[in-house]
Amino acid sequence: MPELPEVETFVRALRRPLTGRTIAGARNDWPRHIATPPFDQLCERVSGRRIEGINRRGKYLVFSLSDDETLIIHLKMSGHLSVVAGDTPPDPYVHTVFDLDDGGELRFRDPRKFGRVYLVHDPAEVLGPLGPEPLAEDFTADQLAGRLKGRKRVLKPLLLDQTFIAGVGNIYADEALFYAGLRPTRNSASLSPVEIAALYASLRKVLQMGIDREGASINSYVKADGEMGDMQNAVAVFRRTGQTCYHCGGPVERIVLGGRSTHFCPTCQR
DNA sequence: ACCGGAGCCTGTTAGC
DNA sequence: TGCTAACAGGCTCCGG
Repeated sequence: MPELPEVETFVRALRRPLTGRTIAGARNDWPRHIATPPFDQLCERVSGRRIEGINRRGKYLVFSLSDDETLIIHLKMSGHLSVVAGDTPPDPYVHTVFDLDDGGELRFRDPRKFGRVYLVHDPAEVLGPLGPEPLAEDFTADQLAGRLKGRKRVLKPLLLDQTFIAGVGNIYADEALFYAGLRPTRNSASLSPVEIAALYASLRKVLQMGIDREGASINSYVKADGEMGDMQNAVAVFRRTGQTCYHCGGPVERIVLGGRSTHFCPTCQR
């Protein structure tokens, strides 16, 4: 489900209720949710730790805990996080819960059960392979050009490769390629310097738009508070198959690339 | 190095 | 209307 803007929206919503809280314990009814360490160890190491900060890296949420512990959560396709009072009715799709010292709960709801929880001393264990943050100040068009050098990949799957660039998923890849005027099927080695600059600007633009609009509620995504985001009202091509392109008026096409639905305007994207 | 396919899960949607 | 198959915003593993 969530891509960079959706994960960023969760992080921003969770900071206020969670920062400074101490985790009292953890519960889990789907062992595969816990990537590492085994749940009994995670429970022991997390209990009594204070949440000192919450940040995002790519599509991961990173909770910095006291005593040099880091809790990392990936929401994958259907994950959702919320902080609720302890007397909130149970939800059958909540598989992992962190109890808080104020009686509240951090709930990890995940109908498809693809999500994962990690507790590590060194975050690089999990985050190390990730490519650069596309919205970081020090991520430049030159850096993108440098990363493209020597690679021959189909453009769309390359953008989804988290080791190439972190946080871009299916929606924002399609949207970025639209604004860059680039066919998703283009080979990365064929891009001119001008096209690379356009791709760089488009990636930053659509991701920032997604954050400003607090995510895209197209399938099941809702914000931590259950409200919808607004990015679904601003997509140019994603899931608009057959509808008119806002730029040229022609129909948006859908193809499958790397096993993923891909939407583009054959007139505007070359 | 890169690509395609299968697998992980379950709810929703499209099509007959 | 009801059933079935395809599909879903992610990612990993495997073989070619």
